[in-house]
Amino acid sequence: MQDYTPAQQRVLDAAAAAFSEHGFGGTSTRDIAVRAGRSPAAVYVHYSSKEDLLFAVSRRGHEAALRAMLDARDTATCPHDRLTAMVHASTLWHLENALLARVVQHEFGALTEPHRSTIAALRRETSQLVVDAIEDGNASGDFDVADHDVTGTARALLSLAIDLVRWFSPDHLDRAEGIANLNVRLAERMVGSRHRPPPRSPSTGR
Amino acid sequence: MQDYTPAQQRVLDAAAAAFSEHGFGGTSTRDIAVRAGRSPAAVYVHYSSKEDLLFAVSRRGHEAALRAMLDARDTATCPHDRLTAMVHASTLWHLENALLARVVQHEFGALTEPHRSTIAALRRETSQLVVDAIEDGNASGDFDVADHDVTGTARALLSLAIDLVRWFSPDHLDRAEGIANLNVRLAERMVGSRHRPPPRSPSTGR
DNA sequence: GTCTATAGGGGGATAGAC
DNA sequence: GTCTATCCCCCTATAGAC
Repeated sequence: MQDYTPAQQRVLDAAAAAFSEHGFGGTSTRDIAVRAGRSPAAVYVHYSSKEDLLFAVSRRGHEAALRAMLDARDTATCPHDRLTAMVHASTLWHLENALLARVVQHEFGALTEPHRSTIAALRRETSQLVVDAIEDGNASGDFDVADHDVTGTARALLSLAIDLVRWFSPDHLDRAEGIANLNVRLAERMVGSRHRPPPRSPSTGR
Repeated sequence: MQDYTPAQQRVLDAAAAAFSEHGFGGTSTRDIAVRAGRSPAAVYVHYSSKEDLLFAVSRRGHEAALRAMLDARDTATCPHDRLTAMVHASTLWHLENALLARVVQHEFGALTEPHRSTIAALRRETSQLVVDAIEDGNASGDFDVADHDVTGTARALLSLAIDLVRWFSPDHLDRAEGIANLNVRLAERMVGSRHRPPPRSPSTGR
């Protein structure tokens, strides 16, 4: 994590919006400059190249998503709650930051070394959080993972949140909480959770 | 579905590879021409613009993916087998055609009207197949969908296959069958399938 | 149906004044 | 730290010969 000046932040936000809308290759530095209310040259005072700007956007996004999952993990006290809190937080983060998240998840291939390796490390760290959470529950007997495939199940859980950025837009924000809750229910089933939620009355169910 | 001449097909394949690697905006028509072994001008004999070429790639991919799911659906005789066959087929298609699938799933936003609407219709058709399969099983009592949210569950099932294109490459093809099988197991859990697979001996489990 | 050549525009990035 | 102006390159697409 690192701080940005207001000017840097403004360019960063403009770049995130432009990359999200047109892709890295389809975005011109002029477009970014206009969105940021600056001249094209002003962009290069803060970032040395378009790719450097993508790296800043991508790193900031990955760090924020990771932070959200770490916070969720640390508020829970049992494997079930830990995993579901992480799924809920990750889903909500991708929905509430859909534009940034789209850049994070779809523009990795446009990064060049050494930036690519830095981002790859953040991704591994995030994945490992989910793997660890599943393994904890599996070891304690709270979970019963399909085919004993912990890494594959972790991949699938992450996909539930990540793939939302392919279509979700801020227009749909009122549906975010419902989607996050569904992902939590699905995650419980996917890991074979034996944790029983307090059942709602069947007669008033829905 | 429609046929292409060998020359059209060659340009189409070149474009799919280039779009997959660099994105639509990051791909030049010269790059496509070189990959196809043609001059830049030859591309425009077969396609009127770069966007028209993306449309052809996208339509061909969507139609192939839809066909794979339709074939899977029609080979099954009960709701459980129908859904799992579709999940297996969809997952395998996205893995075995990962480069094309990446264009299909990540470059939708670069399409312009009326192409965008044509592709959107193919996507709705594909989604509806999954929704119908889940509803069938829910109605027959074979499934017990979480929160009674059929469309949300369908979205999640599709994400399990689709999100693979974000990282999967042809280098990993030996893992495709294992991933498809895991997605099937996860799908069974996600829809609350009561169908019991023949249990393997617990003592020799895995 | 393919080529060479090129028109016409927009791209990333920099120079130098303020 | 921001601007205007601009370099130089590559872009999409077309013209016209074969």
